[in-house]
Amino acid sequence: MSSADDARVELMRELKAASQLQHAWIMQAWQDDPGLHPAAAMLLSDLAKHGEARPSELAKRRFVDLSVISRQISQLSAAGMVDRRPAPEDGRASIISISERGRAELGRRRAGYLEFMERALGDWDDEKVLELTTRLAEMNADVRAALSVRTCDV
Amino acid sequence: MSSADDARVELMRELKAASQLQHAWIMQAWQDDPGLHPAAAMLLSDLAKHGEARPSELAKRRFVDLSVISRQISQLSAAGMVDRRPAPEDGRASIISISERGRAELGRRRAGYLEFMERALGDWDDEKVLELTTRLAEMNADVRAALSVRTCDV
DNA sequence: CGAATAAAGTTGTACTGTACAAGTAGCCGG
DNA sequence: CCGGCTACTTGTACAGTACAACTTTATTCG
Repeated sequence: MSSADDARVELMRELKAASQLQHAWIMQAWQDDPGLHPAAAMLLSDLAKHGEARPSELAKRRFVDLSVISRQISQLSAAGMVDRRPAPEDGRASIISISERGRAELGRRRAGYLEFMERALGDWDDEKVLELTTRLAEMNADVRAALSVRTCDV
Repeated sequence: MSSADDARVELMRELKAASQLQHAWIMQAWQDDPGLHPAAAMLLSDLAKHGEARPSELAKRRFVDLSVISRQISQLSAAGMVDRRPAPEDGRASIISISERGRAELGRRRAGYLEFMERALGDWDDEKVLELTTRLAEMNADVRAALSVRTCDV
């Protein structure tokens, strides 16, 4: 195996580690402040960033099964974090949007997240954060493309 | 929220996306070629990289509960991928090492992984891969440090 | 030395996050 | 207005993980 290959194996390893770590601190934060499951909170964050949408659109946006979105919406709706209104022109669907309460909750959680990041990455300048984020986004886009190709033609 | 904060929220989002994507293609690859659970394969990879160790050491290395390692070892052992020998000086523990068969299997899986990476990140030069890997590793180290602090003193 | 305590590992249980499959309700083309 | 398609919901399964109870072996201390 070439050293270039090694680098790619290392990349996978670090990605795995990053997932685990993220999971660990999300879970820890959640136990300190329960009331909304982490994955549902991510959906809320998506709604805040990209705006209202129908469940099936949300599923595509987040790259998960529609059933996952359906349950997350149930939970968020029960907690009053999102509003659902019937989709005009389609009685099967509804349109989901973040509620005021959801926005407030999201702000609160985000503050907790940023506080942790401040502690963890305190000495990273904004440049560095941005660079890593950009590279990751790029990688995600490329991986997504490769996965789609695979499901379609192989 | 400042734009610097935005960057950090974005980072979290991309990390989450990366985990999901990684999970998606690992699962896909696993269904094409079953026989060893992905997490167990990661343990095998760890054993290949860092060498033999006791279960409790492996748990620390991989930042997971000992019970997780215990079950993964059971599986790997049943599949003949690892050897366990009693730890000298401690009858409670055993020492786990990768077997020849495990090494072969790992090579096979790694080849599959690299093939996928080639397709997904084909136009990334080694520099770019290395840079992302390094940054991620750095972040992981910092996050780990922050998590430890938290569990100890907060 | 022997009893109490600690540590290493195993096994039982629970829970998140996810996917797939089956079911239900609304839409649409003939 | 009926057969098939689509959007969603609900049931079920499984990976991956953590925590807690238990077993066996070490260690420490009276």
